[in-house]
Amino acid sequence: MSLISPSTSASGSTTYCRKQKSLGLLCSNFLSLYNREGIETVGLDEAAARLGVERRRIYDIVNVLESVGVLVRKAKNTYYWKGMGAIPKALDDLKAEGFRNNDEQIDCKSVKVLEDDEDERSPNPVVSVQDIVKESINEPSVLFKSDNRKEKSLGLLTKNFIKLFICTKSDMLSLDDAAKILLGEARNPSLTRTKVRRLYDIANVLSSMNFIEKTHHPETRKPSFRWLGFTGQTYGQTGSAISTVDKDLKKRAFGTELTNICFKRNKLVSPIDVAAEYDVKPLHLAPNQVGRSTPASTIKSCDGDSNKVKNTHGFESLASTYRPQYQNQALRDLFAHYMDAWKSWYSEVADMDQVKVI
DNA sequence: CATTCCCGCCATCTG
DNA sequence: CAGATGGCGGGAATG
Repeated sequence: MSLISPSTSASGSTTYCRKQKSLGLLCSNFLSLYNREGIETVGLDEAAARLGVERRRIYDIVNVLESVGVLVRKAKNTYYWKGMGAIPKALDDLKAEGFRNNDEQIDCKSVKVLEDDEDERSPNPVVSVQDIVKESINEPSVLFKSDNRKEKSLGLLTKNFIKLFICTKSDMLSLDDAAKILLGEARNPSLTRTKVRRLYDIANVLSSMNFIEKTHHPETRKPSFRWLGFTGQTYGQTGSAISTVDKDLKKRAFGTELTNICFKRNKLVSPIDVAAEYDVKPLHLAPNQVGRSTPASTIKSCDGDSNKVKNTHGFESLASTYRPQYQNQALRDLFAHYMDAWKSWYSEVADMDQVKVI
């Protein structure tokens, strides 16, 4: 069934292709591997072996998947598989959490959770993004506390990134803006760069799950990501077949990709071939597996096409093209709002900062 | 040249 | 202390 494009390049030998090792593809493979009935737990080592990647990579996707509720840490090396069905609630929680952070004064009187996406005009306009996101910044006591490592985790970043979309009217953001917003005051070009790198990682996996989609801002040609929301089912399995229609059967389907073959960036076949150590059980979707440095003649070539690892079943990826942009004005306003909020906030803390690195 | 983002070193955090 | 985690940013692909 489906290989991706039948390798077009005749080269046939160890052709390094970055796309084959993207986090997005890995995420798709991961999902198609575990998103099925009967799965209740996921072992990191096993996952790494079966997907043919280093452990480090598994941590990356597992962290973002956990932020969305798909996985829950069980113990060292193990996670509970909650499945796609857990996503809706996770998103709701994030949403509530985001809103809760800004109207603490109102207390638990009326937890106004703007109805779905139709929050066009809420009596209480968006406050400041910093409030919604509330990423703990360096406190004066930071000098004593071991650098709050947790605060910089991919998982938290993922949550905040998502909040930016669901707790706001904006549905389109460039990673650069997102980074600036999430960084709050620490407006350091260096930090921003690193943040952006992380956001790329996150965006890639969220894209593969169709939570977001890459496009270009209508006016500015800046590449941005648009929130698509979790419309869906189609994720199959998980028993509960939702009734809602399926305007999105055309999306959300993974799989069929084979595992990420492992070769170093520089053609050289690494001596340490992770997968080989384990008894790699070829799952149905993995036509081939790496074997101790075997120059996989089976490597699937890069998508002959333009881009996007975009999942799977080729024909369905057509949904990812451009489409008429609306609300240009609204977006502009929103950005203005962001910039203002962040600016004022910046000056607000500008006095005691200067703690961080440079 | 600019953007995207993989790779894996090595600091931290468990157990 | 060994093994598990996972920041972080250099620099290689790609656009």
